[in-house]
Amino acid sequence: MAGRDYGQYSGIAQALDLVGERWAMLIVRDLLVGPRRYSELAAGLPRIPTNVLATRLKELQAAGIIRRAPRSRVLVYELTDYGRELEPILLALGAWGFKTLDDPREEQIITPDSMTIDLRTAFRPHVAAALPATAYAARFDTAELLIAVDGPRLEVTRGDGPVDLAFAAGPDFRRLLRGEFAPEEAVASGVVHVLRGRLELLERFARTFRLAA
Amino acid sequence: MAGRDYGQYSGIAQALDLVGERWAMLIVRDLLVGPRRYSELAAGLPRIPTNVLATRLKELQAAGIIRRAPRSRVLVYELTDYGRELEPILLALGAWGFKTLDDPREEQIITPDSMTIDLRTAFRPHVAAALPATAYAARFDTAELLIAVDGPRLEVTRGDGPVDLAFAAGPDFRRLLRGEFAPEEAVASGVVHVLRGRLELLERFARTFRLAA
DNA sequence: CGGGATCCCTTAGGATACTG
DNA sequence: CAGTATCCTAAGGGATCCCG
Repeated sequence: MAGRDYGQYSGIAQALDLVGERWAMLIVRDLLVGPRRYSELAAGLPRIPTNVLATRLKELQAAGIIRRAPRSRVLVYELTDYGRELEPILLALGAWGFKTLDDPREEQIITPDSMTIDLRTAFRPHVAAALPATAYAARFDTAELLIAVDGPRLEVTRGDGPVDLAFAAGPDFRRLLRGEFAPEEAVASGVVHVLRGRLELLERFARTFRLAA
Repeated sequence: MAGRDYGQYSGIAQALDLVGERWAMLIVRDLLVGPRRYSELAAGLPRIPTNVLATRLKELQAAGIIRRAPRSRVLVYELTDYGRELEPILLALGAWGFKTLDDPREEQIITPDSMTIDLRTAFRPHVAAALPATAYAARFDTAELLIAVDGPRLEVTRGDGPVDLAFAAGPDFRRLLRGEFAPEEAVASGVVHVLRGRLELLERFARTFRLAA
């Protein structure tokens, strides 16, 4: 099933033989957020053909990176320990890629899972540790997330709950994460709409989450 | 030229749009060792079709990851600063892949550049810093390398020079890097042949370079 | 309805030959 | 030496269908 390989006895070539095929790392990315059903993965990766998704899931299982969750009533895929070891690597890769993210093009989407990982990438635990615990409700494009920061711990969920600050970010939220403009400026320019809560908390958010340019 | 992309506004998807196509990361891997000419890249990646190599080189240039070296008499490709930022990521990916490297199959080759990167991955600078400077000449498969360790610094070249220990490693050298067997055992089992120098230095090598299993 | 399998078409990738 | 050009195969993309 795997078929073609690079034919090199090297750590990187081996890694690429395992997760280098098209879509594979994005499947791992979404599974880093949590176990997912087949249809959830398909929904989070709208452009993946169903046969490719099925093929990748088989390959990733054969490679010991994911498994069908045992003793779960519904069929969900989850990362194995070996697969979860990719987390720091994928976060670093995301930080690297984020640097050259241009303005979103028309067809580019933001999914809850992809945004969750981007927030994990941007999270600065040492900064957050010195700040009061804060809960945010944020909407990026169509992705609505509940972001709970408690000391150096971050939890991003799709659930609902009481928050200190609720805001909706336009496509330029990226510049906020890069620290390119101050919260007041972000609101004034219409990049961010504060729905509930005090504006000062937006500055706390911008200090907690930061990605270099 | 790039054509298809993932259509997601996410750091990881962007990274994969830039270096996720087949062979791209292996080109970057070899360029991490040093600037390379077209024919050198082709030689280090024997299975890459020449048209694919040409295409990737153009895409990587367009993405700002590599460039044709300016003010160089011969035409060589080299990494840009942005491209070099991939080094820690690729080393981590290589360490991850190395864990599941099985015995080498017949068709799997080891190139000088790939082995150089694997050695960088395995290098433990803090361990080496406490050991005397040592130069090794090592042959892995057909790749002959000069490995100079001086305190926390590592230099791997294809050149020649005076060494403290010269050895040739069979396909099972991987187990040596994993610390799976002691140097004496490695020699006794025929996995490693010491050509020149004292056997004890092989233990120093095994302590300096280590990859988990 | 979730979890795929099947079909068809397009295009990237593999192999080889050839050229400025 | 540094690539194009060509041809062929197989993987990916897209829609639909099927089965438990």
